Amino acid sequence: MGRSPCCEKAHTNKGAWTKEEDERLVAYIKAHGEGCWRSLPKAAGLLRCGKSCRLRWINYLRPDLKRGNFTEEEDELIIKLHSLLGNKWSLIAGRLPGRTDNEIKNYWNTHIRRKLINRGIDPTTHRPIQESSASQDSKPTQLEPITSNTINISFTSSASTPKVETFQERISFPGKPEKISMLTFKEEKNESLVEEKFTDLNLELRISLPDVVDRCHQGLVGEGKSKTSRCFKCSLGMINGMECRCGRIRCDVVGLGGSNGSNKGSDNIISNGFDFLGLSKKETTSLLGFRSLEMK
DNA sequence: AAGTCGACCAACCGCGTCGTA
DNA sequence: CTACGACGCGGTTGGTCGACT
Repeated sequence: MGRSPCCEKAHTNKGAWTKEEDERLVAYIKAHGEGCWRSLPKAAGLLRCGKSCRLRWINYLRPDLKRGNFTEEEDELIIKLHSLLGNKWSLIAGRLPGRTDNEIKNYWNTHIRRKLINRGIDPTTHRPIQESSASQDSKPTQLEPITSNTINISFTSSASTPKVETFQERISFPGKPEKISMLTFKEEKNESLVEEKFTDLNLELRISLPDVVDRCHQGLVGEGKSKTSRCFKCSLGMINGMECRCGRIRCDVVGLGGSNGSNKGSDNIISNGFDFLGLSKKETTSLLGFRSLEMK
C-alpha cells in the first residue's frame, strides 16, 4: 500500500516563506489556535502543505521562541542530554525553553559535534575517541559494573506490544562522579509500575504522566475525537488522586485531547508531576511522552 | 572584483506512531 | 483486526551569506 501524500502537491508553494505567508499563518493561529494542520492552509488562505505550516510555526513563528546564540550553559546541557537521549532532538528541545528541535539539531551538527571532537570525545558515543572506536568491536550488551563515574539507565516496557523493548544507556563523565537516578519503568496494559530506585537527581530526571486529562478538562480537545477513551492517569487508578484532576470531571465522559489546542494550563501539571527530562509540552499531549523514551 | 569554499539554517521528505472508523 | 488519516520526528537537502584567495 502506497503512502498517500500529505497534501495536494500540485497546488502548494514550496521553498522560503514570504512575509505575507508568515503574517497569514500567524494571524490564523492567533485567531484559531494551533492544530488541524491539514485543514489550516486552506482555512488560512495559504497555498502551503499543512506540514510546512506546522514546521514554519514551530521553528520560526512561535512567539515564545528564543532567538540568538546558544549560551555556554545551553551547550553543556545539550551535550549532557544528548549523552542520555541520543538524537532525540524533540526531547532535548523540551528541556531548553524557547529552542526548537530543528534549531538544536542544526546547532549540534554545526557546532557541538566539532566542539566534542576537539575535546577528543566521540560525539556519538560521548566517550573518548580512542576508547570509543575500540569499544565498537566489543559486544554492546556487555556492560561493565557501575563505577563511581558511570551511569546506567534502563527502561523496560511492554505497553503496546508483546515484544519487550529495552533501552540501556551508558554515560561516562570522566573524572567527575555525578549523582543520577537509575529508573526502571514497566508498563503492562492498564497497569503501570514506576520504580525509582534512587532519588538523587542532578538533571531533575522525572517521569511524567501525560497531562491529557487537564487539557480535556479545559476544553482544549480537538473536534471529532472519541469521547469514550480514558486518560492515562485514570487508567492508573489515580482518579481524585494527586496526579490526576479527573475528579472534577471524569475523563471517561469527556473527550481526550489530541494534538490540537494550545498548551496553556498544562505547565502546572508538568511541574508537579514526574516530568522526565521536562518532556516537551507537545510530547505530553499523548502517551507519546512515555513512548518516546522507549529507544528503538 | 570575481570566484571558491565552507558554515549556517530553513525547509523538505520519508517514516513511525497514534487514533479512529 | 485492518486500513487510513493525521501528526510528529529525525535525517537530509539546498539556498544564502561571509570569509578567503
